[in-house]
Amino acid sequence: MVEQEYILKNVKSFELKDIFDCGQCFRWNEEIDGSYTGVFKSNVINVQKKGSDVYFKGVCDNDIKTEIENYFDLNRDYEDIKKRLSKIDGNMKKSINYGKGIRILNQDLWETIISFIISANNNIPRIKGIIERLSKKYGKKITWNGKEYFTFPTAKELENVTVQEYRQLGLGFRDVRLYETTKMILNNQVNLSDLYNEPDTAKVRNQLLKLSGVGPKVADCILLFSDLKRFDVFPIDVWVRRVMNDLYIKEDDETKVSKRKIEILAKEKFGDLSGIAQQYLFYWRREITVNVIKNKKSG
DNA sequence: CTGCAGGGGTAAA
DNA sequence: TTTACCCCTGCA
Repeated sequence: MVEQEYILKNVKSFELKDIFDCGQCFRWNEEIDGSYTGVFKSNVINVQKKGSDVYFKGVCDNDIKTEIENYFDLNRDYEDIKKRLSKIDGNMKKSINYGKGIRILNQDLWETIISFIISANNNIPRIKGIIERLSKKYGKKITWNGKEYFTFPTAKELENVTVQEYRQLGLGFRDVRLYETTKMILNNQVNLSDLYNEPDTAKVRNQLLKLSGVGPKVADCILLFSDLKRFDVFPIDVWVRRVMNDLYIKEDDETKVSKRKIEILAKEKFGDLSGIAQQYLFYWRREITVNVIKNKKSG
């Protein structure tokens, strides 16, 4: 594997923090210089932004340009998407202005399924830790710049892993779900490659729901964040429920707002762009809260 | 120091 | 519709 480089000049809608902290991925980490390094497929890539140019370098099996264009969704016009969403209302405008550099990555389907099963009733630092340990133990090692990185293990690589071994990695009650889902995918009870050919998102969603540990929220995250790339979904977690209630529903107790109500509202407001609208809203609402807490601590 | 709530939900009752 | 679930962290 040879180190490769790729430079993107004059990019719009591309901010590292927005892309990597908006909650869609778990394997990118910030370096001291503000760049980010991550692993996807068998690539280890460092991304740095200088002005309006983005520098990618790292090790790739294939041509780095092809890999980057696909993974970072470079062929989609986010300026146009933002323009369309901004017209909806002031809330969308505000959240887009906050997360204007978001892009929805095209992540490997299998990896996205497993990652979001792990995410259930869990927090981000712990999710990231589990995924790193899983990759280190069962993935393939790639050395770059004197550091070791590990690919996300394939289904085949997890074939003989026991529930107990998962438990030792800190998966908690998710151990059985990972075990069962891996089996189901290896047995073709759910055929992943068929999902790409099914245009009806609802049908793909039903297939995903058959997997152990995949409920409505996780299914929607998989549809949106994997290379299935369906934007007509609206994953509802605590933050999305909160922001939708704050902005539109205004119920006293947000926990009492039904999912159904939020789904209908999202569909009529955002339609085919629901998924990306959800990302801007989620990121905005979550970041302002996290920043408030940070500021309290630092005085 | 101990106790407890809560975190990007799901599955079982 | 309600409840328990593993594990970790933050806070009373």
